[in-house]
Amino acid sequence: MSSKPQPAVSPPSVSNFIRSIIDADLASGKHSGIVTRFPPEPNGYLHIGHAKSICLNFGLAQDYNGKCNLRFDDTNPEKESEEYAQSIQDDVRWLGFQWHGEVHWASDYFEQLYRYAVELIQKGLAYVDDLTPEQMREYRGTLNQAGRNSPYRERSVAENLDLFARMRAGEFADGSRVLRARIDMSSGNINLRDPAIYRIRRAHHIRTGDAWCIYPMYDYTHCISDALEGITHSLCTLEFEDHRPLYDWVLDNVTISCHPRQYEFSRLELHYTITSKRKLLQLVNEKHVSGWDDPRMPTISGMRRRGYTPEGIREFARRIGVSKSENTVDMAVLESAIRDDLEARVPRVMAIINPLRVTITNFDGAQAREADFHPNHPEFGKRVVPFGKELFIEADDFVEVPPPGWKRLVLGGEIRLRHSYVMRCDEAVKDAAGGIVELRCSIDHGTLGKNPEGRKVKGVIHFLSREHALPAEIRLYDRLFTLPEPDADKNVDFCTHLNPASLTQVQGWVESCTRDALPETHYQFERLGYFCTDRRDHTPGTGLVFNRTVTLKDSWARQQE
RNA sequence: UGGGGAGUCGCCAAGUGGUAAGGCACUGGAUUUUGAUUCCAGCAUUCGUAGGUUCGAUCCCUACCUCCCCAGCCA
Repeated sequence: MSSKPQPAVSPPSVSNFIRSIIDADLASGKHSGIVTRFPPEPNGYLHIGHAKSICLNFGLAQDYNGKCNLRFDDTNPEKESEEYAQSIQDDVRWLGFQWHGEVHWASDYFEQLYRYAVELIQKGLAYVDDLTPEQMREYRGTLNQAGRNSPYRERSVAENLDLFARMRAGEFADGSRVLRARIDMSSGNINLRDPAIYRIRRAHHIRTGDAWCIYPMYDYTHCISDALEGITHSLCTLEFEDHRPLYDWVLDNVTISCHPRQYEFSRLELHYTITSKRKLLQLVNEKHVSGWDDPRMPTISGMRRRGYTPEGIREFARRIGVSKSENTVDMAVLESAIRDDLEARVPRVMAIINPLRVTITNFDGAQAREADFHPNHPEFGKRVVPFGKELFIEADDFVEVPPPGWKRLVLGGEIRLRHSYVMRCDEAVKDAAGGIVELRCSIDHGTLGKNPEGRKVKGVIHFLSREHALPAEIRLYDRLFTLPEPDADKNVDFCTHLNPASLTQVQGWVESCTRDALPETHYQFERLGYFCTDRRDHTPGTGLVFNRTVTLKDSWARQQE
């Protein structure tokens, strides 16, 4: 009797943490359907952490037949740009999601937000404060000490109304006054110590231009935007838990018919990389990377150029789940999700990254043989493997002194050339410096496409017929190298999961990724591009998914002619 | 020593009164023209700690410990 655990038939796209809340809301009749939203600020490109939020919000909407809005939280014009807003839309779509209706902007609500602020003032729940930022900080108190009321806290409604109108009219200098919610300066929750909800800032806004010189703050804007859009479940990250009372305070004190509920989940951290817009921006600004979409970046666009697929990223999001505990997910989970996706849908091709020339001493002419390149997925069909007197093999597949357990080529040893003959290495030709420049080998003519009795060899390596190999350009630092181009018709490439469609992009990634001595910052960035999934040895340095480590080495230059 | 959260296998993560799902990683073994893939098997007598309630507790109670977040006119 086997009682093996069976995998879930259709794994939920989000954890039960959020689902149970929704199920209860639906069951109790609180909601008849759900509406979520993905609310980025257009102040940078989306990264893997956002992918988690996107998959959560859009995934939930899909699973419950609800809706998910895309809303830009564009309340801080100084940091925002059209480029960012555009890239975010592109990335969300690329990930495979479509928001409901038009794109929403918090700035679309500026007028309503202003009127709600007036309402708060009229209710005596907001006031204009003249304190300087430094004074406000002093009055706010500390974590252990209650704050003190601002001397301007008792201004009359009429005066506040007048002042706020004049703030909007541009009568006051930037930063000279703010509108504050009048809550509780002694609250243990510092967010409730009369938070600023409007500041004066003469900055050009990407949507409203110069129409406004006062801008609402996040805490005040977000809840109202959610309510205006009829959001049922407003999901955000853990650091906003303290803000929830403020979220509710605003909606409770303003005349609005909808009161969405905010739920928090932990943000994603990944080993070996960073998910901080601030730091990613620094990498871009200081030109440590070629841009936000540099394939070493953990951005959606960077991963796209790296050959990652939307399906793989979504699978990753599904695997890591959603909870409230701090977590740092191992990069292996991401790589595994990508690999699993690629394995079943990407045709296999052969490529030699770091070529070592091989001359077959007992073979002349040319020959080609059909082979099934993807045994587990016959749907990819067969391809022709050319063979010739001169070959290229991966330099790393030959060593003079084999380490324990070595299965590949060694002087006097035999290996199987994948889809071709069993080959023996008879001689290693060296240059003056002692470097190996060529291997002289012989093949066993009786082993093409078969394993005669007792002729099974342990190692298998890939190769290219030099005559048939096509060069492709690849840039490493400032040097140009050639790489056999993946071309299904020509049969000249190989690596387990190379997606030919993304090779151009992959080249961009390989561009400056090596492990040479680099400044600390570079080293860190290089780890961003950490993606070579050899099972035994995670070696940064290549941009493709190999089943065996292949690194880019300067020695390659020698191989160039 | 204010307020808000979190602690289940190396990393994620279900379960929440009835005797610890799953994934990643790892370890064996089988198949294999790449050491991949695929397939089989193994991998928490234990759920931060200490008490208590209970026939029975990861789940309830009490105390304690550890970690994270908050003092932007950022989001």
